Amino acid sequence: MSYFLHADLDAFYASVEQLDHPEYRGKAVIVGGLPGDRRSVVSAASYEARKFGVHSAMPIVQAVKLCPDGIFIRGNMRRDRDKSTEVMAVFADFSPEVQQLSVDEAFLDITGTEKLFGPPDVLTGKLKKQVLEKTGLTVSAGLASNKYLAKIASGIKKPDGLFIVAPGDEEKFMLSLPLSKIWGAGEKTQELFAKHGFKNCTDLHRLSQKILVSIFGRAFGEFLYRAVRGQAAETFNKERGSRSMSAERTFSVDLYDEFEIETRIFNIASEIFFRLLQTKYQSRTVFIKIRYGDDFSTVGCRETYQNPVRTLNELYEHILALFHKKFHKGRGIRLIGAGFSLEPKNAARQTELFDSAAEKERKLELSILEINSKFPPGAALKRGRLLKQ
DNA sequence: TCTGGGGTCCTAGGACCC
DNA sequence: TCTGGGGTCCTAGGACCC
Repeated sequence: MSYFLHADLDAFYASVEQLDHPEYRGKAVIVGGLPGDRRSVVSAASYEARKFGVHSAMPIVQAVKLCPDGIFIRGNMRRDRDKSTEVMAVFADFSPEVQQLSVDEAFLDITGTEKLFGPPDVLTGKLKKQVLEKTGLTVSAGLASNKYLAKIASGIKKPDGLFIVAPGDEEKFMLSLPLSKIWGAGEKTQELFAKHGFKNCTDLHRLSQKILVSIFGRAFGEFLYRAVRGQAAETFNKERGSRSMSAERTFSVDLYDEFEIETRIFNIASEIFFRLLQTKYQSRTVFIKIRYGDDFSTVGCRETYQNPVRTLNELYEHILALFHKKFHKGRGIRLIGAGFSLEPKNAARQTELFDSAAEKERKLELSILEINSKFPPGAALKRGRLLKQ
C-alpha cells in the first residue's frame, strides 16, 4: 500500500518577505507589484492580506483598493529560489522520492518509512517542525494513498495544517467536497458544471464514463470519472523532461512603434536563446505570441524548421518573420512572447554540412554567454541589436 | 476589478504517405 | 471518375496550474 505526502508552503513569496523583514510580520503583505504598477497581478498574499479579500492572480490595482494600507512588494526571485532549495533539502531527509512540482510544493513518497519516522502523521509533524526550525517557513500537508488526493488534502487545513485521507475513505472524501475543490477543473469547467446543473461531486458520480466523455471530451471526461471516485490521476505520475521554453513581456503601455517592438522582440530572443544554450536541449520549432491591447485577444503561430536553431541571429530572424506573419498593423500590442519546443541535443537528425559562418557566430555567442556568467548582472557585456540583412 | 509569466496537456483539423 | 482508412507530423487555440 502506497502513501503520499503533499507538502505546500503557506503564502510562499509573502512568507519569505515576512521572514526577511520582521517589521512585516503580522501585517498584510502583497507580493507581485507596487501600487503604481498598472498591469501587475498578485503572486502571493499573506494571510493578513487575505482577510481583505486579496488573493493571488488578482490585479494589483484591485488589491490596492481592497487593502490600501498593505505592504506591496515586487518580489525577489533569487531569494525565493534559494529558500525553496533549503526547504526541498529538508524534504529530502524524509523520503528518497521527492517530486518537486513548483517552487513551493512537492510530493513525498513515504511508503515504507514507518520504521524510520513513525506513522505518516507523526512523520508529517516532524517534517513541519524541521522545516520551521531550519527555514522559518510553515507548511501545509496532505496525506493520502495517492498523489491526487494528497494534493487536494493539503489545501484543506491551510495554513500550517494537516489533513489525512484515511485509506479506504478515498471515495467518501471526494464526495464530501464541493466541485470547486476538484483539482483540474477551473473557471470554464465550473461554468460548464453550472450549465448542466451539477452542484456537487455526487452529481458527477452518478454519471457514466460515457456521458462524462460526451460532455467534457475524452481525456477530461475520463479524468473526472476517476477523480470523483478518489482514484489516482495519471497527471502527477509522468516524470518527463522539459517540453518547451519561453519568455513573454506585458508592457505597461501598449506598443505601436515598430522599432520599439522589434527591439523588445530582440530582447526576448536573446533571453530565451541564452537560456537554451545552458540546457541539454535544442530546438527546431519556434513560436510567438501576440496579445492586443484593445480587446486582450491573443494570437500565435509556430514553425518547425529542418534544422535546429543555431545562432541568436537566426532565432531573431525566425521570430521576426513569425511576428510579421500574424501582426495586424496599427493595433496596439500589450504582450509579446516567444519560445521553442525542446528536443534532446544531437537528436538523430542529419546535422547540416559544416557551415563556417554560422559556426563562427555560434562561437562568438558562446563566449558572450561565458562572459555574462562571470559578471554580476548589470555589469555584463551587452550586445547591440542585430540588423536585418 | 481588468486580467503576469512560466509552464503542461488536449482537441480538431490539415497535409502527406501508404 | 470518384474517393478508403490508418498513421504521423504539424499548427492554432484553449483550459488549467502555481
